[in-house]
Amino acid sequence: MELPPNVLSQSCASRRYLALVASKWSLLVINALDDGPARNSFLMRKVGGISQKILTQTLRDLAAASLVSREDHGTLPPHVTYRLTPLGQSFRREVRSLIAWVEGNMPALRGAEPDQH
Amino acid sequence: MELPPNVLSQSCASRRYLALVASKWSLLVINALDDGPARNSFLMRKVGGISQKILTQTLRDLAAASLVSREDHGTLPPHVTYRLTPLGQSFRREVRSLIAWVEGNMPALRGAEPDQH
DNA sequence: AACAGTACGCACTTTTTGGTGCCTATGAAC
DNA sequence: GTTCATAGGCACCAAAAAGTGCGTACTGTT
Repeated sequence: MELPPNVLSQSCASRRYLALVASKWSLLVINALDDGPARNSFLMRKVGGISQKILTQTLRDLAAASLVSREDHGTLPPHVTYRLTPLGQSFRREVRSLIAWVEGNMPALRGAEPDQH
Repeated sequence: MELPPNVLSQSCASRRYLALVASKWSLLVINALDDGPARNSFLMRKVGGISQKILTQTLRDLAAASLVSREDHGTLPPHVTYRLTPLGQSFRREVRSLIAWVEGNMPALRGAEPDQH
């Protein structure tokens, strides 16, 4: 008896994955990993405004969801690279599409500034 | 001299729109508006776990970005309906695709539970 | 020998987000 | 005539997310 996943249901696990996967920073990090494996410091420079802490946390969460893989070369000074897994590459297509939509619809979205709460 | 929008740049306005549009609640509300115009109380029931306050706020933000339109019939007791604008319907396609991806990849995402911070 | 770069972990503070209860004004049902 | 439903607004509080600064252990550069 398998219920189909349904994000509108509070108890469905898909809800948590959606939140993880569609968070602001996750989207940006996945987008930044487009061009292949990257190191922490490179991603820091590429994703404007992200902090070290958030970057690490985001990468860790994405790795836990099998969207990125972490390779620690075990050297000192540390050398660690991150790359999209095949699952991550599949998701990247969604991300690209979403971001392209936003970037492409800027004129339509503009004009009504989002409220500051 | 128009720079193309680039979400990876901290100062680009597209960043703010991405955050608005890809927030957890926005995605769910847009998804819930799939079937046409809906009233507040209907959306409350449909989107499991959303509070009155967040629903109102989300709808207000989406309306400010021209993704949904708010129609107040001005009667008492109040009767207000929300519907996707054409822009919102265009975006809904992205949302559907994203949600379908998450729901369809649950097995792959499962297994590594996202960390609780 | 002093210093920057590397990829974090940890503790602390600030900011943002979300939850709760109470209020409105009216008509309709009981 | 009391109660309910309607679509919120508003104030207050709790919880979650994010920012900041410090430390680490070593290497290569100056």
